[in-house]
This record gives sequence, C-alpha cells and structure tokens, in this order.
Amino acid sequence: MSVVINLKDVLNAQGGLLRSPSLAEDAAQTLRKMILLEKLPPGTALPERDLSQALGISRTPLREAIRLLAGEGLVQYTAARRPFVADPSLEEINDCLRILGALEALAGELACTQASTQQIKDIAQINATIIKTQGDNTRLHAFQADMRFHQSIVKAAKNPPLAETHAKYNARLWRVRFLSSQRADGRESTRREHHEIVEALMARDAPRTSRALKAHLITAEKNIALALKDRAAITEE
Amino acid sequence: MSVVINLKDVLNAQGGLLRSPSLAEDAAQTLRKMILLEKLPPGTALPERDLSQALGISRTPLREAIRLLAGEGLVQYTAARRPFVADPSLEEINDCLRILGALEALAGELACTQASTQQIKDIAQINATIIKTQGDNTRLHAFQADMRFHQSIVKAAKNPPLAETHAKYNARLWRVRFLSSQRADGRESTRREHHEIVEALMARDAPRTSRALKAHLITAEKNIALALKDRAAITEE
DNA sequence: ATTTTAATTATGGCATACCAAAATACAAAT
DNA sequence: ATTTGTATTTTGGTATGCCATAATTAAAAT
Repeated sequence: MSVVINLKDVLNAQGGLLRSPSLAEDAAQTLRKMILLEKLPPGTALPERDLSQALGISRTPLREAIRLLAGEGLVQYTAARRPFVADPSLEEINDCLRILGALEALAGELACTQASTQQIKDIAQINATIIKTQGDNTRLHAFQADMRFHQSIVKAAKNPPLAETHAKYNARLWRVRFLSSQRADGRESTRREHHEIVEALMARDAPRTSRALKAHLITAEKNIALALKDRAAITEE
Repeated sequence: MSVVINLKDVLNAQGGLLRSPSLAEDAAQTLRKMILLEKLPPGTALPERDLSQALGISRTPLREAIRLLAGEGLVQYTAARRPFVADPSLEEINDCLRILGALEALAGELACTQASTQQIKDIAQINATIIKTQGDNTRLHAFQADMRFHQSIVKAAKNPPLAETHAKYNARLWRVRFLSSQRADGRESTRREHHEIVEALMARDAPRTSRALKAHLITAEKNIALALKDRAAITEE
C-alpha cells in the first residue's frame, strides 16, 4: 500500500491557502466588513433577495453567507426567521467579553508550556511595534496590531479549536472594541497591561499570564462601557 | 403608540418552543444522533445527494444541516470540500476538553454570584438523583443525567453566549464522553467531584467552584484516554 | 378617528436543474 | 505488472422557480 501525498492537500493543510473561496465565503467576508464598519448598522434587515442582487450573486450562496455570520453571532433572526444585523446590549457584550477573557486566559496558560521561544519573542516583538508606532498612522492600524498581539498568544497555545472559538468571539466583538480603541483613555493602561502579559509569558509563569490576561479583558470591559456611553450621549443630541 | 405584544414572539423568546423546526434543523438533529451513536462512524463520507434522498428531503436543507454540524465540529471537509464525519485525534479531544473545562470553570464562577438559590438547589437535586439512580436503568440515562448536571450549572451562570458555546463543545465531545462513561473506573471519583462542585456552589465560593470544575474535567480527560485505549485494543483484535 | 378585516406584497424555505471540478474506472503504453 | 493517459461518473457550488406564511397596505366597519 503506497501512501499518496497530494500537493493540494498539503497546501490546504497550511491554513487553507490556495483554495479559492466560494461565493458564500466571499459574501460573508464582505458582509462581515460592512457590519463591523457599520455600513450595515445594528438592527439592519438583511433580506436575501436584495442582498444577493446587490452583491451580484444568487440567493443560495448569499443565504449561506448569512448563516455563517449568524454562527458568529453577527447576525440574528427574528421569530419569523428574518435575518438582521445583531444589536447586542451592553450586557450581552459583557457576557462575550467574559468568555473571551476565559479563552485568552486559557490560551496564555497553555502558551506558557506550549509556545516556542521564537513565538514568545514574536509576541514581544508585536507589542514593541505597537508601542513604537503609537500615534502613527490611522487608529485602524493600531487596532489591528492589537488584534495581532492577542491572536499570536492564542496561536502559541497550539490548540486549534481554541483558536477558532477565540476568533469567533473576536469577530463578534470587533465593532465595539474598535469603537473603544478610538478613545485615548485606556491607552496607558493598555500599554502597562500588555507589558505585564509579555513579562509573564517570557517567565513562562502560567498563573501570572492567566491573571494578566483576565485583568486586561476586565479593563477592556470598562473602556467599552465608557465608549458606548459616550456614543449614546452623542447620538441623542 | 400602542405596544403590540405578539403571542408567538413571546413563546419564541422562551427558547424557541412552538416554532416548527425547518427540515434542515430536523436533518441536523437526525444526523447528530447518528454520528454520536456511531451509526455514522468517524470518517464516513457524507455525500449530499445520497443523504438527502435517505432523509427524504432535497439537497438544499440537507446541505444546510451539514453546515450546522460542521459549525459544531462534528463534520469536517476535505480539501475538495467533501464533508465527512469528524474523526478527532486524542490530542484534538483533549484540546476541546480543556476549552470545556475553562468554560465550565467560568460558568461555575458566574453561577456563584448569579444563580438563584432555587437554581443551586436544583443542581444539588440533579446530583442527588444521579447518586440514587446509580446502577439503575441504562447507562444512557445515567449519562444524560450527568449532562443535565453540567448544563444546569452553565444555565445558572446566566450568560447566554456561554451556554451556547458550551453546548457546542458538549455536542462535539458527546460521543467520547459517552464512551468513557461506560467504564466503571471513574464512577467513584465522579461522585466525589460532583459532591465537591455542589458544596462549592452552595457556599457560593467562586474560586473553589472553579477549581472543582477544572479538576472534574481533568479527570474526564484521563478517563477518556483510558476508554479510547481500551477500544483501540479491542478493535485491533 | 380608531379598530377590524381583507387583499396584496415581500420574504424565507424548499426543490430542482445545470455546471465545473474532482474522483473513479478504464484503456493503452511501457 | 506498473504507470500513464483518457473517458466516465460523482460531487459540491450555484442559479432559479414555486410555495406557504408573515408583513404590509388598503378598505371597511364601528
């Protein structure tokens, strides 16, 4: 019995490069961006026909795209099964942040034993870049760097299902976290907390890393609450 | 402006009773059971046409059902997008168990502050029933009671997204946990650990509850490893 | 003017047909 | 006998049409 190794399989195993995305996946990505950037604000109805026409595809893949986003929590359904952009309450956002906190804490713990020294160096490097480029560029870049920082920790945990679930909650919270990152308030505490996380990881001190990440997420919770309060005040003017 | 209250909306809000499930949801439930009971063993191909015909529905809802199961991790896709029943390695199972542990630990912590006294009583009651009916009935009943025990803790945390993600990982691990529950080994430690969890909850001691649940999941990890080892030995005979 | 009721429209669920790509079976060549 | 090349079949992706039901609008009744 010969073991046949297929080139495509190998490449696809490396994170699904190469495989051309389906129309559904494309549409999901497009809609995801539109939701997160509030081109499609919370509460917006998402009728299949209009959307599919707007995106130049048929209902079938569009429908699938909506299901994907529903699986991520970005889209919800009315009792009559009509999809609309999710409009999470502050309470629900906090619920999700607590889960994200628990997931990242676990990731940090695992990373302490599982990460290669190179990976920990990379994490430290990403954080160094964040500090250096502080103030530069657009806020969007800073925010994306922050995302990379957290993702690299999860990646270092070497637990694929954890990475997947983490990514899902990240997507779900992307919009409000971006909103919150626009405020200058939390910036100093973020810098300090990131530093503590990196230190704990370099010491490979699992409990300390876990604590640091949990604390970081609690700070995020506070900042998001403030950001939403601000925005509510602006909106009702 | 009159606030119209729609009966169906109210009922649907209570966990989607009443709303007749779609063919896709029905099919997903059917397939889920077949996968968990190993009527569809790990690795089985799931061609859309054959399955839809077997279930008496068209490809469209069947396809959707498969996507649902894929979202739960029960179904995976080859590089060529052919769906098949997931066949997780022991490593992947352990990855999932660690996530489940973190989620339940969080749930336990939250339950300590969020649960009503009635809910904690209910949890204790479920555990009491497990002990009483030990040995009775089929192993399946005992197993389902165990599931209810854990679910009731998560429910008491009053964090809907947490409940949802927990349910997902539960479904994903159902098969191997059921397998492991057939063994008599772990029974005594399970009893002791359940007792500790209930005690910690009644004392509303969050760190203790968290510890107890984490420990319980680590035990589960050990038992599952043993169960899979046994089964592998039997299979290769 | 407000509420009821009936007609109309919009929308999601489902079935089906077609297509391109992948898997398989088969034939030919070495 | 093994490999290579080719034809055939299988399979998932997509488009489209129909249907039942929910949402909306219009009309009628109070």
